[in-house]
Amino acid sequence: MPELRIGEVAARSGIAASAIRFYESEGLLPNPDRESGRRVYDESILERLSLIDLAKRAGFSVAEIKKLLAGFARRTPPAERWRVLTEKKLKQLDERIAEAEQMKRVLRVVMSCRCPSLEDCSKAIHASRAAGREGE
Amino acid sequence: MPELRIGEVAARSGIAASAIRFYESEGLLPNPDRESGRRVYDESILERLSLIDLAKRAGFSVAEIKKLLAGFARRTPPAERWRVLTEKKLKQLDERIAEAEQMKRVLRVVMSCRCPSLEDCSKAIHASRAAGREGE
DNA sequence: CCTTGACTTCAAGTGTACTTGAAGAAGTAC
DNA sequence: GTACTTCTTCAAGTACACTTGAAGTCAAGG
Repeated sequence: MPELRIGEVAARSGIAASAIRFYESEGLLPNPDRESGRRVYDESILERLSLIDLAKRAGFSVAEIKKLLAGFARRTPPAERWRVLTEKKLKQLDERIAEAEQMKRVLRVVMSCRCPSLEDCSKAIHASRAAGREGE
Repeated sequence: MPELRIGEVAARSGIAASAIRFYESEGLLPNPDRESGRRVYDESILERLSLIDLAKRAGFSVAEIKKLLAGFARRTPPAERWRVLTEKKLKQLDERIAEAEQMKRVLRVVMSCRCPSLEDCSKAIHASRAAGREGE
């Protein structure tokens, strides 16, 4: 199994070396072996980094990801360890989607609007917000 | 027209006085009149603040909102002045929604997964990512 | 031997959007 | 006349996720 130094890991994963050191310092990554002081990784680091990246993009903070990975490390099924966190996050994602869609409505009104003044456009926007809340 | 002091504007708008001063310092709000040093606003400030709030929730940064409001101030129709910015933002919103939905898929896999190890779960996640890209 | 390049550590800096704290002034209440 | 509240300014602090800089180490190449 080929051993990688941090520069190569950074290049392959697209994650900056400084970020990799940071993740390590935060406990997201295990302490790697060293060769004359330098970090040496095997390729499994790439999967771990892509998992971290995925979790990040799922909206998890570094602190949360640490908890998630701690679950992995203990080899317990995620379902148990992650349930609360992932359910909360699923809700947040739904909220985020709903909010983004509301923003899209706002932007579409703004773009189609030929308002000569602030007041008119404000009114149009308020109307669109009301429309967005119709089904509540 | 009733004149409001910053505390009342804050109470009515739901935006902290410190945030209002901050927006002013950033050029999002005009310099208000003063009465013995204190800011005095008329009610139109409330509309302006709600517009700022709206733009914020549409994902615009303070710097961007400043540009948008500069357009308003010149009373040119938003459609022209905002086109580039809003179109870009619409794209970003679509990306954000797509990403959030991808993350939901990931989370659902993770939750239903009984992986004994990191590797298995990683595979399941990768499979779900591929599934998310089917139609591309 | 000396330079080069990739690495090391640790502290401090970055950007965003505010908030908080200190020290003081103005008008109101008793 | 002094206590209280609400305001004023300005500098510094907060949170997050890194990045950057300084100063030094290590192995390889010329």
